[in-house]
Amino acid sequence: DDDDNSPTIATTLATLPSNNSEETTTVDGINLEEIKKFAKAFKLRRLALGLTQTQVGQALSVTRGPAYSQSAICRFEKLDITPKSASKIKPVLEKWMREAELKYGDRLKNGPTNLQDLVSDLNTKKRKRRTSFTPQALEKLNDAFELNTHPSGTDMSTIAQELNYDREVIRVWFCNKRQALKNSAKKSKSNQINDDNE
Amino acid sequence: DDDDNSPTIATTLATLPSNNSEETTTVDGINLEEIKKFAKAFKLRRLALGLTQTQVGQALSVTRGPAYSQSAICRFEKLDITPKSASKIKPVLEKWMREAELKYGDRLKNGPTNLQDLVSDLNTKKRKRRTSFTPQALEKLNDAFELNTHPSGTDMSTIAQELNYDREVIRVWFCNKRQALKNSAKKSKSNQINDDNE
DNA sequence: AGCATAAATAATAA
DNA sequence: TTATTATTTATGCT
Repeated sequence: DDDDNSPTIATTLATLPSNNSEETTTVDGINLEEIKKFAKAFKLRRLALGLTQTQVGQALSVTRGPAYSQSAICRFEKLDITPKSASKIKPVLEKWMREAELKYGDRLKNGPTNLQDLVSDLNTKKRKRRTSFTPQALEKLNDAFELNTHPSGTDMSTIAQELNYDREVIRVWFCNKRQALKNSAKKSKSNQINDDNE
Repeated sequence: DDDDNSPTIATTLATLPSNNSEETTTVDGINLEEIKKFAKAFKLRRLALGLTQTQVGQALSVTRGPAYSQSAICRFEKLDITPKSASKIKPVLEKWMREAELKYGDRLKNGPTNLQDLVSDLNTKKRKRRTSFTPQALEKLNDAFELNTHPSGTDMSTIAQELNYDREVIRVWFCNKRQALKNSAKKSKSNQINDDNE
């Protein structure tokens, strides 16, 4: 029922004069300032509980109706979302926040460290141990990277099998490798500065 | 005087009975509970200000003494650090936190969104201090290490003076050298990657 | 004590 | 929403 081509809240608020102190900024009867304030409180509470956007998104389905994706939570926090969407999600998050406070409120004093058990129902995942690639494997990976920086899924499976590593590990290696390449490219640009002798 | 092979704070606290409610857990006169509490407060404040570990690490050099690496901040927050190291870093972070509160306290209400400008002055990159030993110095150091891996304070002062390096630098060199020795000793064991269950 | 980079998380593209 | 990139955190090594 809503095609909703309206601008995002962040955009709308950014175009306002900055001395728009307490005038309620409303769109379609939705108070943008209030949503902004809530979004900040929400994010702080999430962080205080030591939860990720993904975890909260999944947790929503437990306390209430729909689960939301990590992207949805991200966009809400950034207000990169239309007023209509925001006012639809907000009550869901509010409900979650109230329940989270009741449930874990006393634990907030102890902080997120030992909260893993509290969210174990949401996410039991432990951080994977850092992989050490053998020099031989690295050489092959680099060779493959030079041929193709974006191997297909099949390619990666082949490489993974060949080198006897997990496919996911190989995928991440290529991601990080592309990042590194991009960074070093950026860096060489800033090296043109120091051709003076020292 | 401290080669410091002590366990990390996190490890120490983890081995305690959980009903160790308010008994002060001290090691070498260092109150671990207090550090834990501070580490949490610090992290929350950092997040509330919307700063990364890297940014805070660099900011330290502005408000006070040494800059710390992102790794150092990370390890402090996780308490993946020995009590001695922690009690050395803590006052630096405390000072930063106090100043950050005074400086940006009123902005905390508005959240991290527009804080980039606030930290721009902090982001001026600080050079990394790194000692490089001359080959001659290294040779003498290695000779001394072979004679005695744990020279006394007086010995180290002598060596420092003789080689014209700071005493602290020499002390650290011996620490690192012992670590290297230890690591290379137990290295051969950890080279299999994929025989464990996953 | 910190670099290099793997892994995890947040942000953006599709 | 899912897929992917960009950014940040965590960790093996030294």
